[in-house]
Amino acid sequence: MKLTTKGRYAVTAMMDLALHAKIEHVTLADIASRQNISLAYLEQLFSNLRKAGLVMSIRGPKGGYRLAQAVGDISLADILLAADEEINMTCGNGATCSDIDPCLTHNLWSNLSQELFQFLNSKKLSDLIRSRYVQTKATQQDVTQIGDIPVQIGG
Amino acid sequence: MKLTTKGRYAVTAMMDLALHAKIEHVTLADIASRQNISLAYLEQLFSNLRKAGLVMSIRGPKGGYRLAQAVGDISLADILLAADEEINMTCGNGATCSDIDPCLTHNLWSNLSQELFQFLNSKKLSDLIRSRYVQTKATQQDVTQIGDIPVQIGG
DNA sequence: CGATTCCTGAGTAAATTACTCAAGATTATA
DNA sequence: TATAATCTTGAGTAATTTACTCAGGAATCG
Repeated sequence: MKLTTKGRYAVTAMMDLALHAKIEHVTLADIASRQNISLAYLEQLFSNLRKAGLVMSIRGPKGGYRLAQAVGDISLADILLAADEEINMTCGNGATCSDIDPCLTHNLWSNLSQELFQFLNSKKLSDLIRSRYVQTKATQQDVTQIGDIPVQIGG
Repeated sequence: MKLTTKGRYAVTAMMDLALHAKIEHVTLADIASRQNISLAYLEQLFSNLRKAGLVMSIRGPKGGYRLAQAVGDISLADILLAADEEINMTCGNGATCSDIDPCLTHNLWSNLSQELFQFLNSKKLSDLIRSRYVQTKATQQDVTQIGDIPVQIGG
């Protein structure tokens, strides 16, 4: 019932990307320094995010990543699933527990998983970056970076 | 975002206990055989469940466990927390991320944790054992056990 | 061409999980 | 009172997962 760093970092990185949507392509090096995540680890993560269709990439100088969908269309569930984070509580009995003869708790877990998914799916990236605090924090992170373009709030 | 077996087993065992509430004391050996969980593992689990005040125990022959609270008062959250299952998504930055200067996602995770807790806390043990299927399954598990008293449905 | 960036796969140390095992404490009952 | 049934506790451990790092390759800009 806890989140792995993979899932956490993925959400953080996606929020960073969303908060810098005005910049054409955000490099992983920028995200790494702003969010204090190792570059190599981000590379792994973004491989998954790209395969899931959440981000688009451009290689070479001036390259980087950008969101592949509108912030209102990307949900927490999308991000977590893309990052290999399972949103799935199972009875754990695997093959020995079929749908024909489910164990005592089989339906409980599958129902809960579904509810949890719906909950996480209702939280969109646009919601996550809406708060005043997040916006302020993002600009703080920008100014500490030399040569970075600050995000315009309420532009 | 997944459940450990500890949490799953704890819920299964608590459901088993609830489904056999008419029996004065249910032994771990019974639960182990009905739910196919190792006895030694159950012992560990019930140590936690007892410390959390969810079950009561009696030692010696004819001893065993019973619920320490009404089925309507015990929630999924109670059980999972007692079983060391964390219901807590944190930013993971620990000490470096204070409440005074929270990181970009700090509030996100603490808010989500709270919502998740409330969700799991709203699911009571009484809800979990209410379904027709669970009741049927429980009696099935009983008849395969020699000398076990079948649960009365709708009594 | 060379710097910059993404892209991929393999490798690994640390932590966690999912147990087992051994021994002790308590109590019913024969 | 002896014995068996049951809970109780703590230690130990193999397997798995996590959270990374590393090395090198591929695309693209200037």
